[in-house]
Amino acid sequence: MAKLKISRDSLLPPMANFVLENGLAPASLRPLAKAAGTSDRMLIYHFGSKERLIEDLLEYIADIYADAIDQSFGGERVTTRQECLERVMAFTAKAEMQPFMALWWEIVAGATHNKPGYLEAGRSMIWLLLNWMKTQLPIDDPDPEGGARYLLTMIEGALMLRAVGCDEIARAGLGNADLGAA
Amino acid sequence: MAKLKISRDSLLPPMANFVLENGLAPASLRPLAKAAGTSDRMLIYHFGSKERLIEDLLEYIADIYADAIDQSFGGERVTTRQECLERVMAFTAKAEMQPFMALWWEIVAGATHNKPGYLEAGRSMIWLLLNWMKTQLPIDDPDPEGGARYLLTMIEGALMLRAVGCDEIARAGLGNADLGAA
DNA sequence: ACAAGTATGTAGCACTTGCTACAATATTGG
DNA sequence: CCAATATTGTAGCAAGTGCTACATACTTGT
Repeated sequence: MAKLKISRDSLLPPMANFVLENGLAPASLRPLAKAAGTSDRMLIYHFGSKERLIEDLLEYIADIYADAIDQSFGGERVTTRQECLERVMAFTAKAEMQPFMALWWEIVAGATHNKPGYLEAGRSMIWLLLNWMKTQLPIDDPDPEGGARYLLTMIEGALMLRAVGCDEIARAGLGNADLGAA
Repeated sequence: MAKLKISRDSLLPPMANFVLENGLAPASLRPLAKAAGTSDRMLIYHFGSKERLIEDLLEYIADIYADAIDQSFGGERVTTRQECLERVMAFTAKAEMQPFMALWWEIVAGATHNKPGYLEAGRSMIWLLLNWMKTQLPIDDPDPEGGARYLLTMIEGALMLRAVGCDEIARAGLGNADLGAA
């Protein structure tokens, strides 16, 4: 029964869990410490400041996000961009992805207010999704790079509209898209 | 020199100003009161609670947003959807619109966390923009309703990508769009 | 004029925030 | 073993949070 050594690495997982469940707004030191089974005192000791803690935490969460994407690989290749769009929309709508979606808008808001670490975390998540999407496009797609960027733009727009209760607009919007090289 | 009667209507403008300049995060009672030249005590007196104050404030800001859109009417009609998209992108990139853009992501984040008033404010702003965009489409557009929704979806996606420092993806995405009926 | 509301100032409460001082223990290298 | 270092607990601070109690005014309708 070796006592687990407490370190950044052992503290990050439960804190990431807390943030994915409750968002960043209530993620102050004492609730985070409670979730990790320590005290605010120790969080400062291990991370130096809340600011650096959050930076590390966002980075760690981006890694979790990467794993979640990796695990949803596989399944046979798709034959049209339309089909690909539907698959990605379905992926982002999965129940296990909802905590990330909820967190996502806080990250975007934080990035526009120049909170340290937010922009980096947001950007890395976008690039992950973009690269993953390229692997989802039809094999014979004439322009996977451009196609993926186009689809990603549409998808993010649709997700935002969904977030403010305008799903209908997004649905009509997606339906009206001529998806370039089909 | 009649003393101006202090009321909700006279308090909202300076508070809206404060929120557009500083965002919603630092908009606690005392800073808001200071911006409006009163005390937190009076804000509670006039609005009942901070929750209701923010609801009213978001509604009021949505009205300001509507005015800003109205004022940018005019200019001759455009002849292609592509041109329309560029015009709307230019509109949302205007300096005077940036406070709204910064505030926007806080509203979206708040909406996903069910903060009262946020979803309503966000939705009304989206519909305003959508309706305005319909007036910007080419007169001979075969499907202004669907076209506007499609363009709006693209635009919101591009704005989000821009917010997390992925402008390049958005530009490529917009460039790859086949804009339906041109 | 007088009672009844309306409006406002001053103080404060109970709580949370990030963070620190101080002391105690655990671990480890010589 | 013993000294240095790493880790942790307890307590607290100064500031900020939404909100309230209480005492004033200032304006009304009668």
